[in-house]
Amino acid sequence: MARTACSGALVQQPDPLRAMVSIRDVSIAAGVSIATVSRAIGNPDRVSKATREKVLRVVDALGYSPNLVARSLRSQQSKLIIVLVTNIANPVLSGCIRGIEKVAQGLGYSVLLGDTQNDDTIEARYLNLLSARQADGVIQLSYRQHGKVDELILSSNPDAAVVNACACLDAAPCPSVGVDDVGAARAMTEHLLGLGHKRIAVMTGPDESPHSRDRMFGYRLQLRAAGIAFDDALVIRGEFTMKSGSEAAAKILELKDRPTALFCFNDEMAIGAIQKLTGLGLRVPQDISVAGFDDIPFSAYANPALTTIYQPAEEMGAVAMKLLDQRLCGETEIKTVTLPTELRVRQTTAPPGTA
Amino acid sequence: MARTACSGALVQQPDPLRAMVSIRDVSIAAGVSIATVSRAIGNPDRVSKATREKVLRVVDALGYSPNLVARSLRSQQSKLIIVLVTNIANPVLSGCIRGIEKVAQGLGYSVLLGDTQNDDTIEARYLNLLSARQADGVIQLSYRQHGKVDELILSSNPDAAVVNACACLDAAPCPSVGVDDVGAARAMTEHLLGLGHKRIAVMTGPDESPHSRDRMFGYRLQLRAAGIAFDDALVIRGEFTMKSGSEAAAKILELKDRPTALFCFNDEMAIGAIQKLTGLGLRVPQDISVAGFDDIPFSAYANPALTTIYQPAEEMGAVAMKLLDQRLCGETEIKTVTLPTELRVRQTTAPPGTA
DNA sequence: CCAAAAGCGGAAAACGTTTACATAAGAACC
DNA sequence: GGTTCTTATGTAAACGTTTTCCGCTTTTGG
Repeated sequence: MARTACSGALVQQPDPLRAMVSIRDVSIAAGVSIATVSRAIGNPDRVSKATREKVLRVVDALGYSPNLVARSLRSQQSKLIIVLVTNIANPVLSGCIRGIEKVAQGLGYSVLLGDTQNDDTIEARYLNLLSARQADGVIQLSYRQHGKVDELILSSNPDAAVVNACACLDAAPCPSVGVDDVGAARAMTEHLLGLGHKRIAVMTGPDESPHSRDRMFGYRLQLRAAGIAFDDALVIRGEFTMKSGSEAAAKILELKDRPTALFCFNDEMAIGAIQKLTGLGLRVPQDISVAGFDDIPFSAYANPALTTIYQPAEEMGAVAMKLLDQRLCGETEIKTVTLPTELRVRQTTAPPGTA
Repeated sequence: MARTACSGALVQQPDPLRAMVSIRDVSIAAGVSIATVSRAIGNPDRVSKATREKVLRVVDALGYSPNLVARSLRSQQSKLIIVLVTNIANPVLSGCIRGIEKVAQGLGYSVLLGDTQNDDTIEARYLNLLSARQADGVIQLSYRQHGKVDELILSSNPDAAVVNACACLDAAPCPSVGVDDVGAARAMTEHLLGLGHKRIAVMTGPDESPHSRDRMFGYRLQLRAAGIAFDDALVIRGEFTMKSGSEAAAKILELKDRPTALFCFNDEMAIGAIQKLTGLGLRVPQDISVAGFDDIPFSAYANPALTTIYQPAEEMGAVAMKLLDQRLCGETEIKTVTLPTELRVRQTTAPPGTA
């Protein structure tokens, strides 16, 4: 198991001079009781103006700041919330986090960010903080494997405060916020069809990913609406990474009747694919159109600039945090919020045969 | 100040059925004292085998997990460390974080990630967790404005456990880890000079950034070593973002004697610059070479692939965490670790006049 | 001017652990 | 067979808050 810190030796904290100044020190210095100090800080209107000012002056002079651990223990809430992420570097997720932080701040929470790297052990370690009361709630931002953690938490503790963001909407047994993957994929497919493409390949993510599944569903739905038969050969499997996008794109050239467009289920894969296709001598979009999903910041600066679907990542995080706060305040209704996406047409898509 | 959670109403946590099972419940169920339960869990060799097993069985049966808040309060350490980041989305920083997490896990710490967004208020809020004993230490990953926070913490509490990573090496009043920005910049400049470039423009970051300053220093040093005079007109100011890189690059064309190479002090700016230069009709690298710094994952997939300096981000984080742990265990020596960088020549640099 | 209410502040009981100290029972020693 | 050393456990005191009772003033209303 976890190695003991500092080379296995059990070292006692020296903690020299400067002991922490406690509420007791303040109370003595101010000549009032501990309770009064506590009230002066936390319930200002429960003490007289004179006392309050006297206490606050001493607080300032002594540089006192309340021990939050003790406060947590007593008041049974830590004002800490955990955000579980599979990958911090994912731009959609980091946008989401930013939204969470903003709202959290206003509500007086601090956020504990856990990068799980899709590792169950790490995940469990963070969840343990929840049941150990070191955190009040969890926002689950798992991009793939959604639902696993939620279930894990909820099965062991049905009262746990969990909110799911960036996840598919149906499976969540808890409040959640997300986008309409199906609709967005339809919009993109419609865009490509509208340009005149008939053979549109798709690059999916892992099969377990609900995003992958929903976007695929939207693609097929729109294809059908246009009266075009779905062709299984046009489905390429990726991993939501640039590397996998690059590798998978090579398969495009092996297809007998080469598709004129490629719809990648995220931007990273699209970028990888474009690199490979360009390297193989195809021009984008003249020889083949490529579209992405997410609109990560880089996509606008790619060469050529990527046509994609924008997701309101930051807002998603903000809503998630609000839902969690409501949950923490006793709200029991399980709300589901869906935010709108936006098709952003840039330079990687064009009518077929523009050469 | 911070709005009270849940629309200002002070709602009491309902916390219905299923009260948390405490150590007392376990002790009763196991027929031993609280102390024994505590020991069975924390100091297994202080109790007899029989009792230990009996206790652990009950722990399992009751699903008990120790309240970490109480433990923190008593033992004066939270096993939580805070990582302060100016921007989660920065690939170098997120790599660093990954390294931190890996080491932290092995040492039994959880990491609390704070995205400060360069906002002093947010920064202060996280630092408050430190002085409020809700966290044991801080790793400061500030990419720009380095040193500010360190000083802030240390001035109010000289004993605070702070480690600085990704920062310049000289200014830190605390243990730190980083790379040799000067040497790396020299290496890149040498590479460009070696290709035959005489007029090499640089795109810097903000003046306050120590990285910016050090890389500039390395550039000038190597220039002088090659007997080339430094030309102030070739210095373009950026903001370490793609947007600023794109905007600043336009100035290149306004220079009378156009430089044949552009050394950007990070990859994002290089990518922005390339987009702009290409858009303006210049070919990279035939008409102008462009180099970056950092080697973010995208750089290898850019079109053309970016020549840059690789930084061992993950290792940097790992070392930082180790330093912090040592500090937490009483080590007082202020160590400074410098990790090696690596020049990665790809497609955006070539001899001048290759056209 | 008196009863009731309101305002203010103190004492002390939690919150759930860890751990120093005490106790008791064997084991080991001469 | 007493003394001393271990070993195993229990008792109770922290850790630093918040908050529930109270009691003491002061105001208010009649």
